[in-house]
Amino acid sequence: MSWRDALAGELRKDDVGRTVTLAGWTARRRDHGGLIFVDLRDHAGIAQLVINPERSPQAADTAHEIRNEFVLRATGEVAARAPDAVNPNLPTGEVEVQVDELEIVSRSTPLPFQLDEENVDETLRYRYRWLDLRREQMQRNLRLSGTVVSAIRRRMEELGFVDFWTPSLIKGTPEGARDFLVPLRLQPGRFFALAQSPQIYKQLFVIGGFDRYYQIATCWRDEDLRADRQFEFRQLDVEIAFAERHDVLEALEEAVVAAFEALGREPPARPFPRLVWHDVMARYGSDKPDLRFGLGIEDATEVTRASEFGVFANAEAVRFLTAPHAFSRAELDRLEEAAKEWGAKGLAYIVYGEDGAPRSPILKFLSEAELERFRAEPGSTVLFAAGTPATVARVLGGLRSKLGRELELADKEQDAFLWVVDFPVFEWNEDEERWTFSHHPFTGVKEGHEELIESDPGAAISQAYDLVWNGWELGSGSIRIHDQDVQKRIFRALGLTEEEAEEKFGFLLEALRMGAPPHGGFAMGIERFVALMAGEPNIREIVGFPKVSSGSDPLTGAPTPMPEETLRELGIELIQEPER
RNA sequence: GGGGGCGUAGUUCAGUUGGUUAGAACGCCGGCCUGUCACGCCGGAGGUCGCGGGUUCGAGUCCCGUCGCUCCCGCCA
Repeated sequence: MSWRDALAGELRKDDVGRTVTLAGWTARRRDHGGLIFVDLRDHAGIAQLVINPERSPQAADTAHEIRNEFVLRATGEVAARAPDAVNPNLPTGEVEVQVDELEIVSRSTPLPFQLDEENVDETLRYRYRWLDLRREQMQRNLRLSGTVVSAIRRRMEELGFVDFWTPSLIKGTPEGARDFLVPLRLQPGRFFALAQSPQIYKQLFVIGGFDRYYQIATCWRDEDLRADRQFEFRQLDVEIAFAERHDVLEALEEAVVAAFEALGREPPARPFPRLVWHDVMARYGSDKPDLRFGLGIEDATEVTRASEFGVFANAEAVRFLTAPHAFSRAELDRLEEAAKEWGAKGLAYIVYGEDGAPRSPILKFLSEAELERFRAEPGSTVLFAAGTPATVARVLGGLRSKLGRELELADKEQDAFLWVVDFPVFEWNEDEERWTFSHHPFTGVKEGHEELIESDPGAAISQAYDLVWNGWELGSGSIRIHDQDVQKRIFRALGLTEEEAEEKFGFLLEALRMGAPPHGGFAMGIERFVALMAGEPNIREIVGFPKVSSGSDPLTGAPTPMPEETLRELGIELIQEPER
């Protein structure tokens, strides 16, 4: 005996005359007193059961008890519907099942929320995730996720990559993201960290002679949650020996294209555009621009240097972008408020109304040359930022993506992938007044830039690259350092003493001393990629059991306090009682 | 850590200027119904207005605090 021999959602006209046994959930019951209709749902879709007391008194008796989400098993004949009874909204709408035998396999209490209800509170959905997962959206998203991951694996293996496993319990480091700590009972007072990334292990695999490593690796980071961030997530992790940059980029492009193909979608054209970080920052004010729309930033510093408008004349940089919309005063106030959050002192603008005439509080200060430079179409607004190049980039970059979103400038049909290459090696950390790495400390330095590590750290260009899709950073990678001398110099530039470097990364430095091949790799966030593939702005919609923004799991109630005895065994004493 | 938004029936929401017994739809319970598919019709139950305090003759509504959720900034090598 099997529970079923056909899927409700797959019944079509061809099946008419077949006797089938279906099993699934009750999506709806329509009880007409005599005739009873049941919409039976399985993962393939919905089919209508017709329970006619004249055909089967047993089924009719049973059917009166049915409620939403009861699990049913029904045997009957697939019948064509009368032409006026066809439901064109259902793939199975031309047929129905005339039920002979009906069994209630499993009952359900009334539901905490309706499966077809929209905007149900997220926490409630997660609390009853097993119900939520039955919804069409979740079925589609999680199946899509499985398809994408499987397509990526297949393509990586076709390309000669071998699937490796690396430890989750690793040595903690204070660098980078906050670690999740795991106490060790065998050594009270000592802790592992959950891996933030398999970074060092994959490099060691490659140094160990495996030239093409990949893994769909789970990573943990104890940082605040966001719509696009969970504590734990997966990344397509890749490392290649004797790799040039293009070897890595091509492998990742292959993986992306494979995912599109697996979903039957037109893949993005290869190779993806490769843009230099410095240019991207200048042109779009962001290292992850959405290139589905233009709205480029232009530099005006040449022409404003002699401006009579003091703010322009005194600024290190003056840049502007031209939005295809004549903003109202209220809208401009709102934009200014946003600009101030990104560090602007104010927001200068010129509005070109339908008559094409410029309107602006700063008009009286502007010279002919300036006005000529800022000329724009009727029905547009020129927005300015003045200040240090970094602030100007941040303000206009922020405005650019805000305007892109609000004016819906992006072509939704388009997929804009790009590589951002030639990132700087270091970033200046204002708060700590020191250089920090912009990617990670194992990132290779661009050929010829090694001397700059000491002489002009801010100017040193790295061999790091990011993959960006429609304004989302999908992942990043680099050609690594394989020369232990360069690696030591990087550590030194980051402010680590030789002893500290040895203590933290001694094993890596040692490995680099024993025949490390040139190598490079990449890590791409699977959940972000899948979310974009599914058209979901929130990765919780493509994860089975997500945590909410406070860090809790509404389903299980985790995290929970632990008994004192357990903590004692681990050598842990609480200095603060957990709440409640 | 900071800023914004939300919190009213099981669910999604409405609730006017502070004013009688807090409403609707869906769901739930009971009844009727043989071609519905968001079935229909009749009847019913269901509320700590997140929680605590305050102002007031009177608070879902105003004030203070607090909790939860959410979006963003910080953070996320």
